[in-house]
This record gives sequence, C-alpha cells and structure tokens, in this order.
Amino acid sequence: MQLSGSQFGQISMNPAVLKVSRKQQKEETRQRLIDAAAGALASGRSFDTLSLREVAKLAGIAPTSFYRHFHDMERLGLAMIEEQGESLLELMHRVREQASGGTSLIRASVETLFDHIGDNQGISRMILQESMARESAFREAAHGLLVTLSADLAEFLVWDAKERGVPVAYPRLASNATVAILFTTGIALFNTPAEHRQAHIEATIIQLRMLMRGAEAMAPSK
Amino acid sequence: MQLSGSQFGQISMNPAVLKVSRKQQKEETRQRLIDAAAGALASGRSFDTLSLREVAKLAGIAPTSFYRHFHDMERLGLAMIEEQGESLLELMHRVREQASGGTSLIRASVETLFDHIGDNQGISRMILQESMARESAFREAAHGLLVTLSADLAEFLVWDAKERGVPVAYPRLASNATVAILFTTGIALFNTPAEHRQAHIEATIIQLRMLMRGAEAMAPSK
DNA sequence: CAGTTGTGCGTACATATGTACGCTGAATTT
DNA sequence: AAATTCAGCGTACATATGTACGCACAACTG
Repeated sequence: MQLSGSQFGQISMNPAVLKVSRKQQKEETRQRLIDAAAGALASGRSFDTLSLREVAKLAGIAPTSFYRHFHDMERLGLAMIEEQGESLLELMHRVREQASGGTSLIRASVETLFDHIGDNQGISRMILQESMARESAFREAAHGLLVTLSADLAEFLVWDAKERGVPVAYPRLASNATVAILFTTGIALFNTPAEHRQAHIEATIIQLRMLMRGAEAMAPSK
Repeated sequence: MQLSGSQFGQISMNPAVLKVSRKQQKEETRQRLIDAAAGALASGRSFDTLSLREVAKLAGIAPTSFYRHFHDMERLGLAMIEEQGESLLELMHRVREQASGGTSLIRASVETLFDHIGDNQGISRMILQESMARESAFREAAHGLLVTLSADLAEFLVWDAKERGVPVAYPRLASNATVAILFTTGIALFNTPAEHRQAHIEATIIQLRMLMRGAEAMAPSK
C-alpha cells in the first residue's frame, strides 16, 4: 500500500493549470473502473468471476467507493457494452464511407473490425459471451448490440445492392449470418498464433463472399 | 436436513434385486454431479459462477465428497464437454444416414441439432461460451468439439458434393461458417418466445442454403 | 471370516465477497 | 466566509468458498 499524503494523492495540485472539477474527477474515476474491468477481461478473466472488490482494487479505489459510480457489477457491464457499442457502430460506418466501392469493402470491414476486436478483446469477448447468456438486462444489452450491428449492415446491403444493380435476397438473414461469422472467428483469432492470423482473416473474407454470392444467387429474378 | 438412518439413506437395501456394486454406485454419483451442474447451467447460471459446494449440494452429497469424483470444477466441466461431444457427433451422423438425399438434409440437420440443443441448453451454452474463453484446457476442449463437428461436416460435404455431382468450393470454410451460424442461432433460440421459434428455424435453414449456394457458385469449373 | 479399500460424512479454517455505516475534507454553492 | 455536497476512506459483519483432516461403514478381496 502506498501512503499518499492525501486521499487524492494521485491528483496534481497545480492550482492554475488543472481545474479538477468534481464532475471531471468523477468521470475520470468512472473510466478508471471501466478500464480496470476491461483489462481484467482482456487478460482472460470472465466477466462474472470479476468481483466488485477486485475491480475497485485494480482501479485504485476502496471497494465501497465503487458504489459512487455503479450500483453493482451488472451496471458496470452495461456501461461497458454501451460504450463499446457506440464506437463500434461509428467505426463500421466510417469504413463503409471510406472504402471504395466493390469487393474491397468486405476486406476493409473485416480487417477493421478485427483490429477493433483485437484492441478491445476483453469487452468484445464479454459481449459475445453475454449475448448467449440467459435472459437478463445484461444479455439484452449485448444481444441488442449485435442486433443493431446486423440491422445496420442489412440496411447497407440493400443500399449497396441497389447501387450496384445486383439484387440480394434476404438481406437481413445475410447480415445476421455475417455478424455471426465475424464475431465467432474474430474472437477465435486471439487464441491463434500470430503467424496464422492472416490466413484466418483471408478465410473469413472468403466465407463472407461465399455468403454474398449465395444471397445474390437466391435473389428472385435478376 | 433430513435425518436418515444411515449415511447411505437414499440407497435401497433390497439385497437380492439390487447389487449396488461400488463401481456402479460411484458412476451413479458422478452422473448425478454432472446432471446437477447441467441443471444449474440450464436454469441460467454460467459455468464459472458455479461453485463446487453448490454442485455438491444439488447432487445431494457433501462438498468434500466432490473430490472423490473430480479433482476440481474444471475437470467436471471437461467431463461434461466430452460426454456431450460424443452424443452430438453420433446424433449428427445418424441424421445424415436417415435423411433422404438432397435439400431436406439441411432441414433435418437443423431441426435435430436444435432439438438437441434445446434438450441440453445448459451444456450447449457452456460449450459455446467456453469456446470463446481465453486459452485453457477448458477452452481447448470446447473449441475442439466445435472444430471436430466442423471437420466432420466438411468431410460429409465433400462426399455429398461428389455424390450429387455438384462441386463445392472451400468445404472446410463452408462447414466452419455453418457451425458458427448453427450454434449462434441455436442458442439465441432459447431467449425467443416459443411462437417465433419456427420462424427462426426457417431463417436458419435459409441462411445455410444461402451459404451452400455460394459455395457451389464459387466452385472452380462446373 | 478377517482385512483392506474407498465413498461418503462432518468439522474446521483461512480467505474472499457484498455491503451497511459513519467519517473526512476538498469542491461547490449560498 | 459559511454552509452544503459528495467522492473517497476504513471498519465491520454475515455469508460463501475451497479444501485439509480424520472418522464411519458398506463393499470388496483374500
């Protein structure tokens, strides 16, 4: 235990430069809790073996101080999912805008998403695992995020199909399957030795193209 | 706490009919532990919040007696995965044999698998969740089972393609994606109101057909 | 039939967990 | 300047967990 002069030892006291407003300070601690949990998840722990005390310790606060930020661990988890959801959705939109039309889009999406999952392994794994949990607010949130991603993709597929003049059958089912494949293999990637990863990425791309080809082949007329 | 005359109160003492051999008895208790854990999983608990003590209590034995059967909870989990793996593999083989050729095979497989997952919700969910966990003997086993199922399916796809004279590209990738879709939606099915389930099943079938159409479309010549 | 084996039991303990309670002192408001 | 707010702390406790230890007694072995 380090002894600090004050309970706020980690905060610079420079009076002019740092206006440590209360709101600011609270937000910072809150983020520290989230990061602590994410770190624990990233190093292999599962969310529901994570204890309030442990997260508090990792974040450098007293166990009871946890309650100043979240009512319980579930709320922490919900906050994490929400945060992740926003950045993920935004990220995928950006990729679609940037990618030049056509096939390179699948590749760009896969690579971007996998990078993101890699940078946020812990939370990504948690979302996927929780999305398969039993009914609960927690599952609801995780599952909801995946559904949103899927719906978003479906919308894009329809637009893109119209754009290219190639009809696509069952866009929602196609996007749904896409998300399933993406996340499943995305997570698996991190139990894979680095030298095989590129191969896995290529494999995923082929799988998605396969799916798209099928969706186009099943389209009604032509 | 019920008081039983002996510590083995639950065992009938009928001397002639029941030869309660030690091995038999032990096997029975072991199974009772597995069933207890499976039951807890099925009613929504996640495997790693399951405590040794709790499982022991559910199985009706003293906590310390647990050790007579498994060295720790992880071993219990491994045993469960192994058991499930065997019956699952056998089941899928049987479906393929029975199903008359052609498209009805996909339907038969999906329906059979979903029934099986339904009857073994707890373990199925556990396998899927653990397959996404961090490196560990446990993950290895769960992931291994999915890989086996996938490889098995790939083998069949190749055979079936030859049989029907329709070439299929990347059978291993196709089967891999199939397993991803199947389990993902299979699990999701049980957070779905009963009246929507059939629709989900039909959706899954379409997704798999979509994938197969794509795989065929991507085949080299024809 | 005597001796051994091994599944089951209860007790005991060190450790971990969630959370109630009340205090402190800086930031904010009045 | 005085009063209020509130993020943080430590203490305390009831409960849960894994597991060491040794006893009991049915089943098995000889």
